[in-house]
Amino acid sequence: MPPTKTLREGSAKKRAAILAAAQELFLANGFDRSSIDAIAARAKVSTRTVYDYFGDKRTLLRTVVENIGQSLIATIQRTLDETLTDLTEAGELEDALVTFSMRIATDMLNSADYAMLQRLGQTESDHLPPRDDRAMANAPDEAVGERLAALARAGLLDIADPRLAADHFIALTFGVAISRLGSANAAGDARVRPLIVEGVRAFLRAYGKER
Amino acid sequence: MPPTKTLREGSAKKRAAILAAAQELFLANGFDRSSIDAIAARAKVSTRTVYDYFGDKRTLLRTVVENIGQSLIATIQRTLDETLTDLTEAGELEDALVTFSMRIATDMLNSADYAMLQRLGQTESDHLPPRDDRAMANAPDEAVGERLAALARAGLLDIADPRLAADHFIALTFGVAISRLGSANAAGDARVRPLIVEGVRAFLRAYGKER
DNA sequence: AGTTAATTACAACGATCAGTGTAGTTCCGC
DNA sequence: GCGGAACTACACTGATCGTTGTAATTAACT
Repeated sequence: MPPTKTLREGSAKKRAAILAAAQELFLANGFDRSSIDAIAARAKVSTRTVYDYFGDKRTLLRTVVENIGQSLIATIQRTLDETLTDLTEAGELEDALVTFSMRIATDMLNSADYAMLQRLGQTESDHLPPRDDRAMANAPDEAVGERLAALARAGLLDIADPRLAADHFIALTFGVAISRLGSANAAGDARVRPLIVEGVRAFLRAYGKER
Repeated sequence: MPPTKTLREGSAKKRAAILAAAQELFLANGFDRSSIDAIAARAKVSTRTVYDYFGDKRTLLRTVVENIGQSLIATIQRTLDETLTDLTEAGELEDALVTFSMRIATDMLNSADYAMLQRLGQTESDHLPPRDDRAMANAPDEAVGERLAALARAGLLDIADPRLAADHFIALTFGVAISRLGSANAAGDARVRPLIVEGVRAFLRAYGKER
């Protein structure tokens, strides 16, 4: 590693620690109830360093949201590639979709956190992003939509509007799981899988080729 | 009206004004960012009166949440009765379900508010209710589930688990509308209806009798 | 009108917290 | 081991806010 980086390395570690601490506290207690002092303490960093790194609290929140958003979209893309490519037989479809959904629901400690943080970003702090907020929020849906469209082109699904189908898929799987179980699905809740399975089945009844 | 009521009348009016003001501010700005002073001002009442009526801020929030929850369940029950009874022909089903969903989505200024307030109740204020929180949160789903079960018994739907079917219906209609449009659907957003229609159609493909 | 209860206006307390300034301390490359 | 940058400890300001107490004011009822 280049010598210029050893410094940044330490820096990057602290950055990550602060972001992780902030994310945990924001999710657990909300934005207003999470003081910079508490975040700094949890990250084992002085309060002043948090300000030196991020400037102010809203910027910190914005960074956390962007961070987890990027992480989510990357996980989704990777998992799509690993579980929903090269499918040819319709019989494999249900298992593949279930595997995909379960991986997303658990790999991300819980993807409900993302929805939560989006809400935090919108409500708690008036309208934080000069950034492309909506754009990033829609990225996961569109990635799923593209893959569903590919499956439709392969003759495995019957889809007119891929983006809508993606929203329906997400609603039937993650949406139902989150609204029923809250963000409390600590990656190992046995109640998640049956919900996902039934959501996938309902989706296939609505969008499957065999009718 | 009895004379004993004129006093209570004024009292009840103030109560309602405070609750309305609190609801609006909580939804717009979140719990912590809504000061009692601001709520009192909006309700055109002195700060002291708010405390005399509700004791403290968390109790006020709890009351608001219970309030809007009761209102939602009542609206759902009434609307179910008005739009989804005495159906015999499968052809009427799509229109009836769309009508039901649109009524809910608009009658309640927006039912997304309810989800929002539920979240406020959970996150903002640690865990406020000694009340039956989950019970009330599930009531709407179960009411819809019972009606869907009735439609299944009438031979119009093919449903194994009514509660699950209700969750799927809600996810495909309100869930998608809320996640796409946020709480910004001010009762007249033209983008709501197409989403609802497509959600109902997907639901009927998954749970309809004709396959 | 007069008594009583409800309501207001107002001040004040104590706590929390974002954000800043600074002086000292640690760490790192040289 | 020196010099400078990163970091910490700490104190402080200014603001917001929940909550309470109280005296004055208004409204309700007889």
